[in-house]
Amino acid sequence: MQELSKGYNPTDVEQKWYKFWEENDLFSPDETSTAEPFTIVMPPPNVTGSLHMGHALDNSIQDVLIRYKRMQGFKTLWVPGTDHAGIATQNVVERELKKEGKRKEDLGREKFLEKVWEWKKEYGGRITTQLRRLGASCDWNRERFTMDEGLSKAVTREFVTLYNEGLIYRGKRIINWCSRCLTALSDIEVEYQEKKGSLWHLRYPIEKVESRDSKLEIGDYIVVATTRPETMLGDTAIAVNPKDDRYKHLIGKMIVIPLVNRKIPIIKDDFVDPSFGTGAVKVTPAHDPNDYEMGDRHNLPKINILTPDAKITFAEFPEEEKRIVAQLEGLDRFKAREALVKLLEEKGFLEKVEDYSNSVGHCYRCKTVIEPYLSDQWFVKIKPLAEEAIKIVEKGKTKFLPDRWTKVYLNWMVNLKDWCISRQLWWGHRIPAWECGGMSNVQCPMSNGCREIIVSETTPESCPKCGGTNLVQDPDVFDTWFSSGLWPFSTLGWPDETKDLKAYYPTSVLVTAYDIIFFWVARMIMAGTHFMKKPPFHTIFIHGLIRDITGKKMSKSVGNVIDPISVIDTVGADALRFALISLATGGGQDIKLAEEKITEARNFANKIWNVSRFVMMTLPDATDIGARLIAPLYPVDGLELADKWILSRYNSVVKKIAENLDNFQIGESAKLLYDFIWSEFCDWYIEIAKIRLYGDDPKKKEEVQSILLYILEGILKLLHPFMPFETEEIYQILKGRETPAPKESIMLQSFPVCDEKLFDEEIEYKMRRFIELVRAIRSLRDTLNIAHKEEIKLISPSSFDEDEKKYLKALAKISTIEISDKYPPHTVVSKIKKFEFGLPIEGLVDFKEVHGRLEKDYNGLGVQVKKIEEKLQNENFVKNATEGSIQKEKTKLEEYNGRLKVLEGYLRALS
RNA sequence: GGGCGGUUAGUUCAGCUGGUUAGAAUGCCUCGCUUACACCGAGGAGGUCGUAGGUUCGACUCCUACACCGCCCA
Repeated sequence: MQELSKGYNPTDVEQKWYKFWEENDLFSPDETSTAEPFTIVMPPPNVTGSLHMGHALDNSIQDVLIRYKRMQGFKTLWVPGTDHAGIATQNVVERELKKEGKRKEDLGREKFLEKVWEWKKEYGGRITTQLRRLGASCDWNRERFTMDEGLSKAVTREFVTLYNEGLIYRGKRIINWCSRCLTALSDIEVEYQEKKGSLWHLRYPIEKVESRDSKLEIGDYIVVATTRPETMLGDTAIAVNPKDDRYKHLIGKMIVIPLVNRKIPIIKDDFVDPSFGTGAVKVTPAHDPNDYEMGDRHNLPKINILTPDAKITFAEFPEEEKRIVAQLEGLDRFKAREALVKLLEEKGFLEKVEDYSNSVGHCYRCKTVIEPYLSDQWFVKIKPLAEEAIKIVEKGKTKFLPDRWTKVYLNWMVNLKDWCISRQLWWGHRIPAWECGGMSNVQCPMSNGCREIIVSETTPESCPKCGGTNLVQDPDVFDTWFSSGLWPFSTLGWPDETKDLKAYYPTSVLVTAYDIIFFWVARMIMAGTHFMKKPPFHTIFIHGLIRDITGKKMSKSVGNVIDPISVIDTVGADALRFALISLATGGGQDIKLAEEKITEARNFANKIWNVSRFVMMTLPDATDIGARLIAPLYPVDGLELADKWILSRYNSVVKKIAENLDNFQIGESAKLLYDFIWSEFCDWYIEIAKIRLYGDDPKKKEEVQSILLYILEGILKLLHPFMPFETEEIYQILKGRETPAPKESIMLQSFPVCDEKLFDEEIEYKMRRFIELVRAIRSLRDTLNIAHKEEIKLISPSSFDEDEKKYLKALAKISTIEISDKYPPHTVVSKIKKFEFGLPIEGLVDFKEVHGRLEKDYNGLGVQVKKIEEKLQNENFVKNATEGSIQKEKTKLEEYNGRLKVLEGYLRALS
């Protein structure tokens, strides 16, 4: 067997093993297996992206689950892939073009798309390479991209099916418009931010009419409040609440829009909130979703005042109005606002300006202020789909973990509005819809057609209605999320009835952060339930977001990003994975990533390396060592105390880890492993093992070697899902292989199963007590300032068994053990559990210094004793508390009193 | 405005269905380069568990308010 280097060197190891795994095809499921499948589809990162800590966490969790299940013998599939990310990718390539001084329009659609594909080819692989660095054991043979031919076919099928089912419609609606990206966005792609702004109170003159109504006394104008004064150019009514006494008498009267001189009616509508502003609101149906609906209710005209890039346009104005406000035309919306306010003020139409903060929508990609904008778009009628998706979750067919996300999901689903799925982009899935005679949203409509809309999976040749051949395809593409909603089954081959689809759908678990529950998770549930009749996964494991140490989101502009790849470069992927996973606690809280956590994990990796190194160094140099040594493990009877203890502990850890992993408590399982390996195996068992390893009884030596090997192998397997690279490296060396046999890998070994025969509570208790004893002696030595090297005598009336005596000498530096209940003067006597022991300190200790310290402890303990005594004297306690807890208190009291006595003894011995 | 989460050692976090002298890691202090590991070992100090009430014999744990921080929805 080759010896290990002194420290663990991840960089030497990682790339080598990943290559080995991938080349031997170890990530693909065994197609001949009849085992139960376990499937995960990876949340596809954007092709434009590079790996950030969020990905690292998300994929580490998935990899732990996948590797665990694979080792348990499930037919395991983890499907990787990337998302074409419409806006994001298009933006990136446009930026590249800009460097050459070009716009995408200069190239034209075809050429531009070629450019994007080129770009994708060159950089799109970056993130998948990075996932390999992380150790992700996903099946790259099944890697998918949302713009692949198959997945594109799936989107087309989705659209056409929904259209034929009447669940998709096209219409002119108010949508969220980004004037920078020049596209519509769905409601959730708008981010609202509280912004300090102003509330302008404008005077709208009432048209002078002959009237005997005496109530016209509020003046000849009505005041309305608005946060967007420029929209007054598109006003087509003033609305008041019908119950508002202040305005009742004005309903039906006409108003004249200042500066524009357009006559508009005063209408009544329940929607108006009398407590907002003056209780009278301006209605701009073309520029506000609520006003739009009001406009429909009252048959108001909808006048658009903005160009797509948010400049004032008078295209829909009558000539005479244009002339009056001509100076505003072509101004940017915010410039126009300023100019208009100034004009209004000059002409006396501005009543007042108040400070006002309201939440303003911004584009989630470029942060530009969103404009509610009237345009032709495609929508999904969401209600029927949402209802199915609600039911599935309510019935528990798919479960959120932690459970609190169920409520968040349901609440959102119930309030869903129709989903705008068309985007005015070039990069994406082209909408399979044509219009006879030219699409109304295409710049150059040729009008010789019947305007029939044709939705079809294949390009139609002629209009089925009029036979016309002048069919123009909709230039728009789909919302990226419209395609990623299909991910759990489009990646498996849908709409074709593939073998994979049959074998692996529904998938098992989805692992993702909470920030895309609405964007993606909800949509997958809707799509899966609708098209596959089954929810896409039975469990949705939601984890938190990675933040910097102060709790801020990591972002390039703030400069607080920790790059996972550079962490991998310095400490290795295993350490990064372990750090992240240890932090992924059950509650799914956000994770504040501290550098120290990574260091801790790196140290742990080194510790594992070194125990392994130690164990291997002590083993005889033979390749069949495993078989030879592990065989004589049973029966356990002849083994020493520590052996039985570590076997019992190990097996209970095996059991707990499996339980925790099954319940997605992966942080907890990592912690269990950490504690077992470091505290129990290394700190205690190894130290005790050394007695025999360095002793001269060959039989005893072999005995302990076999156990060391058994535990080490077990640890490596338990650890493998968390730290795949290092465990593989050690495993291969342990097997004595310089060049690994193909297909032989720790990742294909079976995950340890606990052997309950080896549980031994009595032994565990005994060992626990022994450890406490050693600690007590060490601590006492330290309290008394006795040097570590100094061997001292131990006097005790307790009878220790042979194992304990042996261990005591080695671990507590005891020279001789005298069994006696008579202590010479100046012996410090202590008691722990049932053990009493004394250390003769004559000539070893500064009496005065120690006496002072101990006196303080003595007084503190006295207070505790009093508390318990009071509790036990309390009649109610004795009456109501359980037998167990009363007993507990009593033993505690007994123990404390014992320790008080012990301390008294110390003090005496020290004087 | 509605909802959710958080508030526990200097710091980052565990602590399930009420009964531990409230745990870990890191940092800090003392000691030790002992032949697996100084990315180590031994020992130690450090917390009235956000505030105020309540339920209970007993609350970090349950209930009610409140405060602060963060997030989501409107």
